[in-house]
Amino acid sequence: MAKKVYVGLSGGVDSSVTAALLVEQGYDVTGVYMKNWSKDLPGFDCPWKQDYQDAKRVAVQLGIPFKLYDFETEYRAKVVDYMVAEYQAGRTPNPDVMCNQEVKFKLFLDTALADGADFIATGHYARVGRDLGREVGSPDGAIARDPHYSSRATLMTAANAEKDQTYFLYRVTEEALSRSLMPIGEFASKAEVRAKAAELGLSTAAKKDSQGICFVGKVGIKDFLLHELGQQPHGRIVDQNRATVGEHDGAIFYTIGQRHGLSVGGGLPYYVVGKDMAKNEVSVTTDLQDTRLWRNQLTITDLHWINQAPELGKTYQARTRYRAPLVECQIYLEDGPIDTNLARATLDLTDEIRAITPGQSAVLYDGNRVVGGGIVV
RNA sequence: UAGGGCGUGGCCAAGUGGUAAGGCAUCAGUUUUUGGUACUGACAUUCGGGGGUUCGAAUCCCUCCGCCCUAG
Repeated sequence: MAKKVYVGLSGGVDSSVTAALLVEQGYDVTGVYMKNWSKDLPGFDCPWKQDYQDAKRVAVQLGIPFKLYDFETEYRAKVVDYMVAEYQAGRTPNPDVMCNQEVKFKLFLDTALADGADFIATGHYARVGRDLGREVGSPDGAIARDPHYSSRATLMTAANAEKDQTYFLYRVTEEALSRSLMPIGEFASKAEVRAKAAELGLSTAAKKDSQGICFVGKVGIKDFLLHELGQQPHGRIVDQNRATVGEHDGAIFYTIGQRHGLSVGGGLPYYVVGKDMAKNEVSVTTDLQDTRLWRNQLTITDLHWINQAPELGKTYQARTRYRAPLVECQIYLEDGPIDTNLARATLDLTDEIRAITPGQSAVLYDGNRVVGGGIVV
């Protein structure tokens, strides 16, 4: 009997092709639309109904069952509230990391398993490796014997390095990975994904790529925060010589490395290098070599390792922002055992990298394998 | 008030007789499942106001206005 897979159908091409591929491979596939957000905001109509229709249409085309999981309450609590609280604290959170950790690979996974699924699948550009244990995920079920978390799964980068999304997935657990399929990770390019969709006649073949979070992008994070938190106290913008060069409309709206949005002109561009939430001050610089903009060491907390903690002193590659280049690094303990979530760790980088930002994640790679990472302090 | 300097788009800033460089900001796109970065495009019929000289001025002259520095 074929293994049951619940595919998260977002209404986009990637998840559509994911479902199609699994059908081709002989799985017993069910499509699920996760309703995480449906609220309209000023000047923006949430596209969830359209996405839902697109997802359903694909399910019909593929001849698979289709379900709706309503996670709005949990998404609000785990992702949106977290995001807003982080911004209020002066940090720059990454909601998509939290969405994957809490919603897609926890809530969705658990709900699907409870529904009778053997696996879940998503349209992520990433790969799940099964090389550390018994193989799971073959359609006939012959290899995966233990129905629950039997295998040692690893998170591997996508074949298409340009589109790789493992940066958003490093907080997923090994158990969740062992129950996950990400066939899109094998594609060498987005064009091939679209070509496959077109070949199968999927209605989403030419649909434009969407944002990770529906209200960010169309509305913009600043407007969203204004909507959530209201107007913020204005404060000074101070340059590298401590001279006041302008006024900001709320320090929480700015992030390290940011250039636009300051409305301060004259000479060279200004980049944000720091925020003092107590003074409500935003520090900027026109000096691209400013030492506050470049660092070769950082501290991370809220550590999460997918399979096992990294080896101290070993050279890994690190990424501190999505799509940022990888930098070689070594990891050291700051205090406590490295494999606990309470510990902090220090990363020594071989090269200085720009705009290391509290709240963002530092993800460690060992070649193509994602080791894990933490939140920048 | 004398002596000197200055006033070019939101901000810097070229241009001193030949018909308004450039940068920043801003706006619009592109790239991007966060934020940001980067890239592309748009952006002064006009040079503090008024008058004059000239075929022609932001550039020369006169005058008014506003700044800055030095003079007790």
